[in-house]
Amino acid sequence: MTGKATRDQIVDAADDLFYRQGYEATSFADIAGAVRISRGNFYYHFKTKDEILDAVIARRMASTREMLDQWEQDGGHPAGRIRCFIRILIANKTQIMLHGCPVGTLCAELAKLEHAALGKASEIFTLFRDWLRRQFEALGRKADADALAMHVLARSQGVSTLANAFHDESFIRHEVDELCTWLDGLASPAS
Amino acid sequence: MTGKATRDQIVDAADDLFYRQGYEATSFADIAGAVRISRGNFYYHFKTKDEILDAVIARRMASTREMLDQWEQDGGHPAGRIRCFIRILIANKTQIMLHGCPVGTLCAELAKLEHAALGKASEIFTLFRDWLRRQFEALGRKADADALAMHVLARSQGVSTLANAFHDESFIRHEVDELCTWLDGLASPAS
DNA sequence: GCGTCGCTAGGACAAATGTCCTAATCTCGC
DNA sequence: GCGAGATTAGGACATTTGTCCTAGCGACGC
Repeated sequence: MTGKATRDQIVDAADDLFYRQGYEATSFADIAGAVRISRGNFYYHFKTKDEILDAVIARRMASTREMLDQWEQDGGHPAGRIRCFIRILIANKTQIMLHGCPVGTLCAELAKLEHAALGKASEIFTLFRDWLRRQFEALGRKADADALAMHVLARSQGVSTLANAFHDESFIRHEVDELCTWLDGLASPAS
Repeated sequence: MTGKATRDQIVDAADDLFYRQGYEATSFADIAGAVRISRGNFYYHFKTKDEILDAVIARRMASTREMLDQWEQDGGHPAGRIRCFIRILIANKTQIMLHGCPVGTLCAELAKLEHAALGKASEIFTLFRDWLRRQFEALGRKADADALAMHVLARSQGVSTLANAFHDESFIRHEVDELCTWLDGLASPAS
């Protein structure tokens, strides 16, 4: 296994551990243990813990971008794409009930730590925000597309937070249904 | 100053620091420093860090209960009471943009730490949930009162999370308006 | 006045943390 | 087969962590 692979493995493990345990609660030893690597070798690839965080955020950014691009290329109606986003809550419900939303919980933690990487982390939100905005624009909601995007983001975050606190799966399903109904009402307004 | 006052001061400081920095990121030394007390004296009042967490949660439970009771006693229409809850987002917007929702961020952190106190912490959510449910029942929504309560809770949580990540005040105001409009639609349904 | 006891100060302790160094090992062009 | 550079192992280091002990202070009943 070459160095590049090791580096990737480290970011892999850190990504997972940061999500499950939080950034600060995850130590070098935890990550090194997960990859079965000595702490010294670890230091060869990353000088500081912040560097790993940056790499993890970059990785999440890349995979998010990839996912959104995929949904975009799959064609279909913009409303259907937005539903793809909403249904992440269903697809990841088990993890969300255990550890919350990866983006939301990371931003919350970094905000409390007054960590410089908060800006980078919230750019993942921006990725979703801009993508959703484009879908709403395609739906003909040019004027309030961004507000609608933020609205969908906020409701997903709220569902994640409460599902995490209450470990309630039926709540997720119900709120997802509500959100889809709301979306349908937007596409064909009654007024 | 008697011992009771010192204990209260400790819980006071811990409450504030847990909110601003997070539970794990706050050390005994931080709290002791804030109260200007020696770590030894500290230990006289609380044997472990978990004990302080329990005290902080109990304190937040009590003050929440007090606030909700106050709103209940103030009379007025149930919809007005729900609006009181929603407007917490406006009243606390500065703190929320800096540190998120005290309840939501604590629950998220405790979930990641797999801390035993998560159950206790989420009971604060339950306090709000039950109170909101009663208001919706009084509005004549017996059947889905709990779902509506969870919906309001979730949207507030989502607003807190995103306001925290983006430091966006106008977003809070806009979502609060939306939520109030939604509430008005419930009270006098068009269908 | 004195002794009791609630309260406080200061420091000891092992364990864990992020960081850093050095020496050994591996890989691969030549 | 060899040597240079990339990679790895293992441990040292100071600091901080939660926890705990002991000695002293202060108020207050008698």
